[in-house]
Amino acid sequence: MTARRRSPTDTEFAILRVLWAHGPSTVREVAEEMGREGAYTTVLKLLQIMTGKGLVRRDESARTHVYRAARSERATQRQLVRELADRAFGGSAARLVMQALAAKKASPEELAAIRELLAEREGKREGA
Amino acid sequence: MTARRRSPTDTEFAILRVLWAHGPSTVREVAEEMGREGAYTTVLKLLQIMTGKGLVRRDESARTHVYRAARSERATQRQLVRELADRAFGGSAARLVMQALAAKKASPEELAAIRELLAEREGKREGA
DNA sequence: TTCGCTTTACGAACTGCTTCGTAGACTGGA
DNA sequence: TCCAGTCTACGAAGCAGTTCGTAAAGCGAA
Repeated sequence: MTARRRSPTDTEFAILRVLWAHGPSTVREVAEEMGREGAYTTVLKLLQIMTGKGLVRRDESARTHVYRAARSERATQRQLVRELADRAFGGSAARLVMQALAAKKASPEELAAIRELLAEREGKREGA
Repeated sequence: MTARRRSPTDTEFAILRVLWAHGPSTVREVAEEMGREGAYTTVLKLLQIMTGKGLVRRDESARTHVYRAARSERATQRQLVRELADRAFGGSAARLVMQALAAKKASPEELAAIRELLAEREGKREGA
């Protein structure tokens, strides 16, 4: 019964972004941060479902529950990248990287950072 | 009325992969290639819906229709990369690239290819 | 023509996601 | 205590994606 890991949906992801940026939050805080104060119960329902899915954890010690993301932003990003690589690039992260470089412009600083990371990787691999 | 471009679903993507790999194909060919010969009408239905969405084009000149992908694999890959960058990396392809390099191993050849592309990019930017 | 096979077309059923209305519980203040 | 406000919980409704049963049309062989 390998409960297969589905990526968070768009809405779920929007909530996760709030939690990552603001840390543990109440339903009201999340709703306000999303600019959806009118949809309080919708956000609540989402958070309840996400709790069931293990996407967020809930602190119920106070009457007003406090939610936090179950996985770090970085870990989630990596999962998404891996999924995209598998789905659209035959599992090759390198091909994904090349398309990414072609698809969006990066600043010189960013390019330099990438190059540095790359050099580090190659160094490790072919380490004297 | 900016009909917003939703990414193809998983199943749609599986069909597109067949069409990209094999070129224009009939329903039967697609179904066989997917190893789902038993689900002929399902594949047919998917292709019909995808035709409606503009994901594939249909040649109806013969009784047995022939389908082909409406967009190239490359263009689709770029769209997906852009979406992921926007959704999970604040629009920064560079950050996506760095996570990709961290998330999956690349062969030395691939790393070299990336480095080459990178050098070319930087060269263009700071062209002597 | 008639039969059997293939193909397209259509619609019903099921699932998962999202939204929202409403009910019930708790809290603090008058 | 009683009331107003806040919170959680639950369920129904709507929609999109997926699967499949079945009907209808075309084609070729006997």
